[in-house]
Amino acid sequence: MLEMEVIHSTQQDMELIDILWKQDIDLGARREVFDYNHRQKEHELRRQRELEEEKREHLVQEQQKALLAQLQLDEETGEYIPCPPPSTPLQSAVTPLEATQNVSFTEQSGDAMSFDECLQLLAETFPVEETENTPVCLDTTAVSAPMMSPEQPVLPPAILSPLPTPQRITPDLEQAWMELLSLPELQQCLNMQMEDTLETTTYPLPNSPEVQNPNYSFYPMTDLTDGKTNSLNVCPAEFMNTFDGSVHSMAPADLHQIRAKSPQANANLTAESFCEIYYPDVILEESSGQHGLKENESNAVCDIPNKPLFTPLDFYSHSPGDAFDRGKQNLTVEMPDSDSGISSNTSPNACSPGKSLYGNDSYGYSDSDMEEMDDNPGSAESDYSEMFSLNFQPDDHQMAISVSAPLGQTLQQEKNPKQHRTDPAEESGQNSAPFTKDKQKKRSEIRLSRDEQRAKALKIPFTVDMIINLPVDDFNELMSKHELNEAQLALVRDIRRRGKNKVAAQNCRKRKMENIVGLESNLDSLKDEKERLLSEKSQNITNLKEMKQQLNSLYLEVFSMLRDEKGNSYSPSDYSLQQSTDGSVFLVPRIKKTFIKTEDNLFSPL
DNA sequence: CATGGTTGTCATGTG
DNA sequence: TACACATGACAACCA
Repeated sequence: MLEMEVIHSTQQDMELIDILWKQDIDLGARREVFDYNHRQKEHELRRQRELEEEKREHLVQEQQKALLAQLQLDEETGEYIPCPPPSTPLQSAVTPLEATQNVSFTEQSGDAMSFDECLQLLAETFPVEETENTPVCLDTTAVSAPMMSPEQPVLPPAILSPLPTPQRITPDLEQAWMELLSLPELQQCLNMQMEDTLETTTYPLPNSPEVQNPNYSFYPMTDLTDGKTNSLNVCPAEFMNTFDGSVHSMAPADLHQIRAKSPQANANLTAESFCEIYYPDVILEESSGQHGLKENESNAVCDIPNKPLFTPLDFYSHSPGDAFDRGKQNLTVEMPDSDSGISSNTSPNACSPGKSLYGNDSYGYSDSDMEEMDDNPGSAESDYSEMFSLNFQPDDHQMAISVSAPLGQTLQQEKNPKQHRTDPAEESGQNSAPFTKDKQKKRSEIRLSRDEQRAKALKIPFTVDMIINLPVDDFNELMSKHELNEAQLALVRDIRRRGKNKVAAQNCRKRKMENIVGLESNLDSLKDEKERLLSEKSQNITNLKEMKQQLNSLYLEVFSMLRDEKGNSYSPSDYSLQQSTDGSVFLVPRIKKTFIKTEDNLFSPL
């Protein structure tokens, strides 16, 4: 159903929606919003056409009354407030409240009029004044047209154009405008027309003219030529009218009363409330940042049509610069960082930042104490950096923070060490792919900085490198030159021991790795040797087998060449060839062989 | 959250 | 015996 209505919407309306949407898309508004409003508007338009003539007559009557009305000076505020027409006060005070945005969105009573229809009505009712003064409804050609008297014919709707030309409005016309705008039909119409865009933008609506400022720009969103004049004419409440039905439908007098009675309420109803809806996260920041603008209500919204104050881009771009937000960011960023930890309570000198507790002779905790501190949630980096930030950099500002704000103290004290600790190398190590050497270097640097911080804490007059890398004689000489207390000596010894042991462990692991690599290399070589020997063995077996075959062939060949006295060949199964020790070869019968052997055994003296 | 790699540190052994 | 070094073991950290 609604989709069909959208389809049947006129091309003009679609173009208007497109324009408005394009204007508001920068503010994060999505097209669906407008589509919905557009549907509502179309629905409203159809129903309004039915009652168009009635409303036109009614509007003419109201405007005639408005013309007769005189402006009244408010003695309290010194502002010109319109005298409420006899028949309109209740209407302007109650009916607009009823014609809230919700009503216009959901119910869309058929009393509302279309935007163009209202403009046409205005042109018909006040041909001359509108021609001269209405900056929005008439284009430049209409404005530059010759002055027309109220009796002149109705301005053709074709002349109506959204192009603005801000001009001043006479008090009479202003009163007439207010009366006209107080009409619920026109308000509904205008709201309906403008809500599509003003919901997400801060374009003002003209239904609450600023009495003290007779300049009106009823459709400043189209006022691209004179933003300042336009901006000065719009109060924040008018912006609220664009999305808050309870306010936007108020009569100007009512708005004025509200503004005079409760500026705070007015402020709450203005851009701040507007932003609370669309930018709830940044409303506080923005309200603080833009608060100065609200001193002048007109200025508070003056720039909105041309330069929206609450674009998301502005929010995010301004957020880093805002002190409050920056602090908030620090809160959110630093708090979860357990690495830096909050160790102000455990820090021995957190309460005595003026003088170091690690004096040359006063403080005597050993290295084990240091290690216990390392085990604390607050790492040694943070602890010692905290000491240094207080001992060696007694910044007044920091002191003030530490005294006034406990949380700020810890944060400040944590932030500095962390910033100090995160050197570029470490950051790069975290960002880039961590190679082993990089990580090693990183951790080594961390450890080194920890010992350095300890040394600084005890005010040891040597560098850690000296303590660790000096030869024994030089180190002893150096220690003898400086009179150090027990804590310092213990720390120096521990630093040296740890440094040496660290290097030794690194060398040990390096050797271990080298041994592993060497063993792996040996294993590979042994495997190769094994393969080679196996191959040689197989080759030897092959050769042996071949030689045996050759020998057997030769044996048979020799045997086949032997003949007895009768010329018969000897059978290999009956005879065999044997070689004596002197090299001579004998043919020996196999059976005789054993026999001969037995004979040899029997008769041979050997 | 579990897991494996890396590193620092300690305790102990060795020369 | 003191010292330096080596090494196994443990814990912390990190990906």
